[in-house]
Amino acid sequence: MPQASSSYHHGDLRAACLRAARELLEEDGSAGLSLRAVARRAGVSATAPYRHYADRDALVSAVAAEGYRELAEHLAAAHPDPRTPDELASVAVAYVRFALDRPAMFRVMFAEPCDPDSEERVAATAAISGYVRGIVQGAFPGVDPDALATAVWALVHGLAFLHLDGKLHSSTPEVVDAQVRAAVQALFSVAATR
Amino acid sequence: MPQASSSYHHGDLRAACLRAARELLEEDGSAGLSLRAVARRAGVSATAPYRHYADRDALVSAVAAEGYRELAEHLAAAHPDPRTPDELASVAVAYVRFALDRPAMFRVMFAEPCDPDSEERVAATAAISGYVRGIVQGAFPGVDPDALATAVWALVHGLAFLHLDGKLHSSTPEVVDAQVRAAVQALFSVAATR
DNA sequence: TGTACATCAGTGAACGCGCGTTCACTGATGTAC
DNA sequence: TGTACATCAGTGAACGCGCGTTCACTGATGTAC
Repeated sequence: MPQASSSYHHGDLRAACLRAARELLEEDGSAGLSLRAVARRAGVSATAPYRHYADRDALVSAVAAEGYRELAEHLAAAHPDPRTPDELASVAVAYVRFALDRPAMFRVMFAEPCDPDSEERVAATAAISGYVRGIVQGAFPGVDPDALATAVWALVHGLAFLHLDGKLHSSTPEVVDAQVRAAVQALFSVAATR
Repeated sequence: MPQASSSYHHGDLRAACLRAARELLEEDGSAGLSLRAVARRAGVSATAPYRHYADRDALVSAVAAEGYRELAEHLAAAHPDPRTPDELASVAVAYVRFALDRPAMFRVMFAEPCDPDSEERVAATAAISGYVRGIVQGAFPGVDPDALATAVWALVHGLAFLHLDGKLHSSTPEVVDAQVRAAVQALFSVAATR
């Protein structure tokens, strides 16, 4: 069993790189992700990560995939099985919160140029959008789920990025939450009356 | 009257830098903006732009401001005085089109770290959001214009970025347009019934 | 009208930076006999 | 149980790159007399 011996052999550098990357992203909300910085933070030479990642893109994709999984968890945690517009709005709030709490991570997930072929990444994105569609579908069986799901996703995504980029005066988290809630409920209530 | 003499004195390097920057952004949709590249494209030494811009940020801000003005024009051109949900949806479609037609420019406008103190930039952003609010207000006098305007902006902004970042299968422009139209009309029709 | 000179808008060499990536290497690990 | 050796995961020097920015400079322009 590989035990992180004090020197040379690391134990699990692959995981350590991911952890280091996340720490860096958390510490500097506007940081870009550099392989060298990750290696430095992991306490390892600049080239060591190449044992575990083919190149920078591979690392970035792995980080982003982790972010997607975490986002999915957060959404599920906000409400396990949302049915009412109010419950759905809670999930939306969780989405925006997630973004505002981890700006750099969120940017890696979405703004980083994405080779459309990283299977891990594609799967993670599909999981999110499928999840949203599932929710919408469960709550509003009569409505075209794709259209509604896209609209909801876009709405919260737009709010997240407008706040992230300082285009909305974001004052307090509570105000932001209320804003998200109101917008989503407007969208949903029209669907409900169809 | 300064006439661009063939050498040395340029004539209007300030404007030429802006033009060069825009050309570069148009040519490479995923390009970042570098002062050196701009100078190169303008046919001038790497340091010449410093005569006209304090630093890189100043250039970027100027480019972004130009982008905002252009966006405003596009929105106004989509419909001079939108009243019905359908007319409003046309403006929304114009927003998303603008983004998809100039991905790099749109990214400079929104994703580039924005010193919140560039007066030019702040003014340009305020103009956009004020414009949207004005539209919404004119069409739906009874509804809280700030809330609705924010929701509409977020919706189209989210659609724009999700498409830009390849998170939605964007197929044809027509499909995208229809998507935007449907989403916005849903949002608006709920406001209209209030 | 012609010359002296201040000003202005460029040049180009140079700086230090951090980056991604390669390469030949070396130290630690674990397996075969 | 002990030794020989292959394999594996690190190291560190080096590459070439483009960047933002500084500096002392020089050529062109335009104004004062």
